[in-house]
Amino acid sequence: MPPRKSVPPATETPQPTFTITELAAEFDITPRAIRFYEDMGLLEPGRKGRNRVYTPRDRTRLKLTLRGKRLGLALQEIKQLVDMYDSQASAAPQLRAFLAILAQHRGQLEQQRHDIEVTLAEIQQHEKRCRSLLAGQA
Amino acid sequence: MPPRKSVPPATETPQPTFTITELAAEFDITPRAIRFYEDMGLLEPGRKGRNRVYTPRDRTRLKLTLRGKRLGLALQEIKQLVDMYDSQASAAPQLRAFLAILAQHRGQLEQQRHDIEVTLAEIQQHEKRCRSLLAGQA
DNA sequence: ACTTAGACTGACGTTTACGTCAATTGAGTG
DNA sequence: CACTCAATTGACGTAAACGTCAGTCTAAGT
Repeated sequence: MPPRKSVPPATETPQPTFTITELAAEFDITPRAIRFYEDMGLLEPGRKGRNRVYTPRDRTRLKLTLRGKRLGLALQEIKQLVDMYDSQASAAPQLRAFLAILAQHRGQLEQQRHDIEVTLAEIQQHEKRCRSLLAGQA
Repeated sequence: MPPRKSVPPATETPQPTFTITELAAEFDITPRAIRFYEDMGLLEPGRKGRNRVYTPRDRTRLKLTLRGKRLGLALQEIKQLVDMYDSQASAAPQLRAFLAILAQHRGQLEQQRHDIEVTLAEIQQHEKRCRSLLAGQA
């Protein structure tokens, strides 16, 4: 066999794990919230005895969840998206369903992006006005 | 008198008014929601007898409210913004307070805009994958 | 062995943003 | 004037997303 070290058996990359308090600290949320997301089906941590053990995959799903929240999505909607993200579906009806959901979210996000542009423009107008008024008082 | 109809005395531009059901229909929400926004201090319609009468200003505030909602803002936050929009404050402390609020919202919106860009990019990746999988089955 | 200190499990409380229902009421209409 | 019909006003109900106990458990020090 040629000296190939670069690709280890691949069957055992030692995945790092996280505790609930670690993740809570990292993302500045409470353990309660994380457990709630689990109840909603967004996370499925393993168990070491009684305690939860989170994989990098869980961590990613949590990150995606929080991003979805910042966008104002409901946890159910977030679950739709996140579930698709790591699904390996290949059946045509499934794929079409995915495309429908994706299109729906894309439409919503594009609407939001537009709303944001408009609002940011308005905010900058107001900031300008406030600053010139302040300057006039000096 | 010369035949000038286009510019009436300007002191009395007959503001159009709206009923609650008209606005509800226009923005596809319920009258209940509109009354709720009033309770939250977002609208202050006049009254014709018992019934509410909405001015164009109310209509604008309602539109801004709904835009805020699409961005995931709470009604309280929306009120902060909308109140500034038609406030004519000129005192320095007020203006500084406005600037602080504006900066806070701007930061939040810029974060959201970034989240949206990233999410849209991901969605397009998934759409691409789904479509190529579907094409491979034909 | 005793005591903490965390994590866990219900279970109930809370806030936001309305929905829903019942009882009035005022404004038109035949 | 009786009747309808839409708008109003409480008042209570609800779903989402956690917060906040209270009581348990358990692995870790001392």
